[in-house]
Amino acid sequence: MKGQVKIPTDTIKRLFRYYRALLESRETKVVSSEELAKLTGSSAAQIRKDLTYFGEFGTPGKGYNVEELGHQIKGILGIDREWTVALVGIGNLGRALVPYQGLKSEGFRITHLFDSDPKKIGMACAGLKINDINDIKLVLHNTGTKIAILTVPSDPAQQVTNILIDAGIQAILNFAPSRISVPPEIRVLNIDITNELARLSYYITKNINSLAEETTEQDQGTSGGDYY
Amino acid sequence: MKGQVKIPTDTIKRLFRYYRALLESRETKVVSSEELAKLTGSSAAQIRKDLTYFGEFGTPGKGYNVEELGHQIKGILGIDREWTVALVGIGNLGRALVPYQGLKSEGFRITHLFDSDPKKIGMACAGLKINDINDIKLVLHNTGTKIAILTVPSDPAQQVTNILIDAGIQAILNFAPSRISVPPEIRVLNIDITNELARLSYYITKNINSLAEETTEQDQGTSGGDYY
DNA sequence: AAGTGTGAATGCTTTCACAGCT
DNA sequence: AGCTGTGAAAGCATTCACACTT
Repeated sequence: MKGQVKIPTDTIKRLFRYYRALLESRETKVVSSEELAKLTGSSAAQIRKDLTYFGEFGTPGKGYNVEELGHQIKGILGIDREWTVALVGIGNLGRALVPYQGLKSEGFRITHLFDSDPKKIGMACAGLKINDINDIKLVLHNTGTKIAILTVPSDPAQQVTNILIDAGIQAILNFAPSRISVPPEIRVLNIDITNELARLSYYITKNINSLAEETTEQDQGTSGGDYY
Repeated sequence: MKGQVKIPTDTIKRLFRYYRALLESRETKVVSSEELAKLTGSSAAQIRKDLTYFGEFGTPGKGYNVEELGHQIKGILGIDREWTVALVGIGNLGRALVPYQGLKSEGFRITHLFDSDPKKIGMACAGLKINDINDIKLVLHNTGTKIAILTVPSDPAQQVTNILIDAGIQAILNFAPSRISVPPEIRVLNIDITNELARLSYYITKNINSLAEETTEQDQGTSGGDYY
């Protein structure tokens, strides 16, 4: 049926941006690809192409029904349901994510906390009990939790990953600045803050150097978190 | 001199990963592109190609000198110096980043905190005073701070961005889940946690659907944070 | 008229494969 | 013999431009 043509990774990244723009456009009934382009920073052609990977959602001469397209994208991304999320590693960053509203509002609810530090295990964070990482299989049993956010230090990241996979986790959002290896059916996306700062450093540095030579064009590329 | 050929965005993203792998390989003197490939998940050809955008760092028949290549990449990325970083928006996430060691160890030092909440202004966070965002021009004056991390909510993100630019900030790492528009000489990278979770949701959902049809291949693409 | 859907063309990026250096 | 550096080829993604629909 659908899955014949290969869908570009970047299309998926943009889909959620389109969705956000649609939420902002809810006071109007219909949007054109041109209008969506302005709101999202993509091109109109890009948006139409991206959408046709999944179906025909527009009306020629009119545009896209805001409500309907939003509904469709939710379905495509699988965010038309609530996902429970396990958060592993209750350090500074982990604690900051627990109460993060941006996740809840799109249906990602952090429901289980894990750590390996005996001092933390048993304590509560934002109303949730911190469990022993070694009990994860037991705790997640029958909860249907498939997504984990990994906010542990680099060193134990791989070992913890193995435990997660054993517990049935299928997708990991990894904040640790190290590669974790997983079997091919497990999805990993990495958020590497230091890497992003290094890229900013590069671009600033390059600008300084190139100003001395000539005016180098700024590239306005788009890309996103990485699979390993 | 250098800036003739267009350098792929993804090359820059990988550069920092190579650098990390080199740090891990410091007990050995020389690495081949093949070995680096294994450590970073890229291909050997990719690594060689990426590096030749910037020079010839290897010795045919031998490989790359670990120490030397690490030094070169630091220079390319501009991380052979210390960057001072302004952190704007001292909420949960902001507070979590202040003490983050991963930044400090690569030379990114958060030196100035800003918020707009009168209750927070004047207080301290991890030993740093929280300043009024409206004083930013004054506070950053002559500090040479060019990078800002933006951890404010969506609504004020654009307005705060304008203030940052006025204060001379040249690069922004934006955690707010909204597009911020900036003049072309300003660099923005976005980290959008909810978007990443949505992508994980998509891949899990797709796997479930495609298992019913046929075994769809897993794509192992690589990409990273986005410019808008 | 206005705006979608889409093959074809263009433009990038990655991979291949091998000449050439050590 | 081993491994880099690199043109050429292959593989992807984006943009164009227009037929077609409302």
